[in-house]
Amino acid sequence: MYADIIVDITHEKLDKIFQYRIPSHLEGMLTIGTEVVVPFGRGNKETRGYVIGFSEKADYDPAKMKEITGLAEGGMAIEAKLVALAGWMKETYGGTMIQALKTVLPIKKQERKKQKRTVHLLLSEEEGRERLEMYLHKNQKARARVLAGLLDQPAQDYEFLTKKLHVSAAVLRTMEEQGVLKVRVRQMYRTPLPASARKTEKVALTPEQTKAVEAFWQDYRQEKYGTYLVYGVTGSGKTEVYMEMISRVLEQGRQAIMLIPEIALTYQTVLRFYGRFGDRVSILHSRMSQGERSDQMERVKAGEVDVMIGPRSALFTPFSNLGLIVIDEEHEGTYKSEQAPRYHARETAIRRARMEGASVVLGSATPSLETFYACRSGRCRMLQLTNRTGGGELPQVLVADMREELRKGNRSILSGRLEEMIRDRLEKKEQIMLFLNRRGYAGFVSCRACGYVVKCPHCDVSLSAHRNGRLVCHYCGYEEPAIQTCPSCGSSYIGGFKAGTQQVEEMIHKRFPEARVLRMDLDTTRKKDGYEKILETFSDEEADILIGTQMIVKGHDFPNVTLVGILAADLSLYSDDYRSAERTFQLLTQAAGRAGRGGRSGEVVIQTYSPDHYAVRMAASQNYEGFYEEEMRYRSLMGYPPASHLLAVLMTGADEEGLMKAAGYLKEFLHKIDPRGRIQVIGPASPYVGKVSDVYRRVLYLKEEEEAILIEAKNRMEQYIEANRGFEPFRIQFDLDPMGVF
DNA sequence: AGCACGCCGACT
DNA sequence: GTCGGCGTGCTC
Repeated sequence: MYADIIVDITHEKLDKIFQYRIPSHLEGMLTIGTEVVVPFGRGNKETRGYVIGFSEKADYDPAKMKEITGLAEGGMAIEAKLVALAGWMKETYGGTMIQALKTVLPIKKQERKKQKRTVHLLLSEEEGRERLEMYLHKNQKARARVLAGLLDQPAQDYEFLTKKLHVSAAVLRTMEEQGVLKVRVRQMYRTPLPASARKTEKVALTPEQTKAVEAFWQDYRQEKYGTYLVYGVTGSGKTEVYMEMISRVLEQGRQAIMLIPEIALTYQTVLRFYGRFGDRVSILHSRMSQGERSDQMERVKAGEVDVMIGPRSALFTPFSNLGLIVIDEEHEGTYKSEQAPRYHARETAIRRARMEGASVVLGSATPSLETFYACRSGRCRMLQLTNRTGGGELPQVLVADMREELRKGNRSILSGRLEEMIRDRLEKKEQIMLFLNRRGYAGFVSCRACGYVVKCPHCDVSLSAHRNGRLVCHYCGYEEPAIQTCPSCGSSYIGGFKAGTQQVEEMIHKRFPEARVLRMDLDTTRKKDGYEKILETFSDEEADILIGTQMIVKGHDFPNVTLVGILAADLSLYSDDYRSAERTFQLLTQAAGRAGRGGRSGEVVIQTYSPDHYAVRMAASQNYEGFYEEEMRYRSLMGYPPASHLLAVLMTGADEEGLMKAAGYLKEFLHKIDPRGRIQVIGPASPYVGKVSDVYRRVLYLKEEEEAILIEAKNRMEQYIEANRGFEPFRIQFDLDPMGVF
C-alpha cells in the first residue's frame, strides 16, 4: 500500500502525484486529506503535503521510493469529499492541485500565501556603483544583474525580481548576508468577531413565501435535490424564505451554508440568523483572524454548528451531512475568485451539492443571465416572489435625457429635472441618495450631444482611451487614433467622462448651500468603521443627501429616502466588457429599489446619454425579462456566456517582445490541436492595464459553445506550456467565463 | 521552489 | 590544480 501525495510547492512541474511508502507507525492513521510531512528532493528537505489517495501498486521504482516522515504538526486535514471537489476545481478552472486543495481548506494554518516579499537596496548610489564594479570584475554575473536592477529601482518585488533577472534565491541570500540588500516580509492584521444578538421572533410567511418554501420542500422530502432560484423584487422577503428552508433542512439533522457577497453589507442579515438559530450559527469572513477562524472550524468539526454564513470561501465548510447551500445575491461578481483556481462559487456550490446529495438555492432580484438561462433550460427551478412584504409600491422611475439638457444649454452634471426634485425634497425634509456608478468604468469615449459611443468594429464592446490618446479594444487589440469630432453628429463635445464623487459633492454644495451632505466612497470609508458611521449618520437623518458609489445601493433601508438620482447611468454601460449591460441593469434596478422603502412613495431619476439603450429602458420599467431577452440576443450573436463559453488566457512577464511571441506560439498551438476551427481564438490583446510595474500583460480569448471542449483545450495548453521552456519566464493563468475583462 | 551536480573561468 | 559561481536537471 502506497500513499499518493500532493506536495505543498506551487509549481507546474511539481503538480503531480508523488508516491510514498507508509511506515508501520502510521498504518491506519492516514486518510484522504491528511496533511503529512515527507522528505522531498535530493536534499530530502522536509516538505508538507496532502494524502489524496492510496494505491496497491507502485507507479514508481519501489526501491527509490521514500517513506512518509510523519503527520504534519498542527496540520489541517481536508475532508475526503472536499479533496474530490478540489480535483474538479483544478480540472475545470486550471491552476495546480495544491492551489485547489488550499482553496478548499477553509483555514490555512500558515499565512505564507499572504506575505508579500520585497527587496530593498541598502547601499548608497556611490557604494552600489563600487560594489557593482567589483561584481563585474569578479565575473559574478547574477549578483551584478540584481545590483544593477536595484540601482535603477531601489525597492522591487521579490518574485518579480527573481523571474525577470533569472536569479535564484541563493544569490539574493548571499547578497543579503553581504549587507547589499534586505528582503522585507509584510504581514496582515486581524480584527475580531461581532458580538452576539438578541432573539428575534419568527415571522409568519406570506402566502407567496410559503408557496416558494413548499415547492422546494416537496422535492427535498422525496430526496430530489436540485438547484432553485428565489427570484424576488427588492423587499420581497427572500431572507425569510431562506431561513424557513434552512430550518427544515436542520430538522432533518443536516447542515446548511449561506453565502453572502460581503459581510459588512449584510450585517443585519447575520443578526437575523443569530436571532433565529441562536449559537448554532457561525460566521466566517475575511477580516477574522486566523485564531478566530480556526475556533469556528473546530466548532464545526465538533458538530456544534449547523449553519455557516460567509463569503465565497465559506462554501468549503467541512460539514459532515451538508443538506443545503444558499447563495444570496447570486448575481454578484464577488462570487468569482480572483486567484487560481478562479472558481465561481455558484457553479462550485452546484457541484458540491451534487456530490453530497444537497440542494442549492440561489436568490436575487436581478438574477445573473447564467442563472436565468439555466431556469429557461430546465436546469434550475424558479420560485418567484412578486410582492413587497411591507406592501410598499415599487418606485416611479424617470429617465432624464442628458443630450436634451446639453441642447438646452445645461452643461452641468445635474439635469434640470433632478435639480428641481432635490429642491422639493429638501423643502419637505425628505432624504436623497445620489449615485455615481464608477465601477467597471474603463475610459470609454462618448458624445455628449448625441450619445454616440466609439466601439470596436469586431467585438462590439467600447473602445478605451489609453494614455497615449489612442482608442484600443481590450478583446482583440484593434486600435484607432483618438477623434476630435463625433462621427455621428459632428459635435465636438466628444470625450471621456470626468466627474468623480468629490466633484459632485462640491457642485451640490454650491447649488444647495443649506443641504447637509455626506459622501461615501473609497476615500471616506477607508478609515476604520467609516462605512458604518456614514450609514448611521444618514440613517439618523443627520444629513439630507448621501452621495456615493455602488456601495450605497445595497442592504440598509432608509425609510425617509424618497428620491434616488443616478447621475450617469452610461458610466458602467459602456465599460469595455461584455457584461457591462448586465451590470448596469443590475445597478440601476438595485439603486432604484432604494427609494420609497418606508411606505412613502419614492421616485428615481436616471440620467443618461443613452435613454434608448435597453438596459436603461428595461431598468426604468423594472422589466427583468425584457432585459434578459435583449441581452441574450446580444450574447448569442457574439458568442459570449452564457450562450457560449469564454476562456481567458492571461499571460504576464517582464519581456514584452518574448511575451508577444509566446502568445503567438500558444495561438498557433491552438490552431494545431483544433484543425476544424471549432474554437474561436481572439487576440492576443493588450489588457486595460497593459503593464504593471514593468510586468507586461497579454490576453487570449477562446470562444466555444461547449464547455468541455474549452476545458480540454486548457488542459492541452497546460501540458504544452509545461513541456516548453520558452514559456518559463512567463506566468500564465486561465479564467473560465471571466467576470470582466483584463 | 530549492537543492546538488558539474562545468568553467579566475586565482594561488 | 583548486576554489567558487552559476546554469541545469530532478524531485516519489
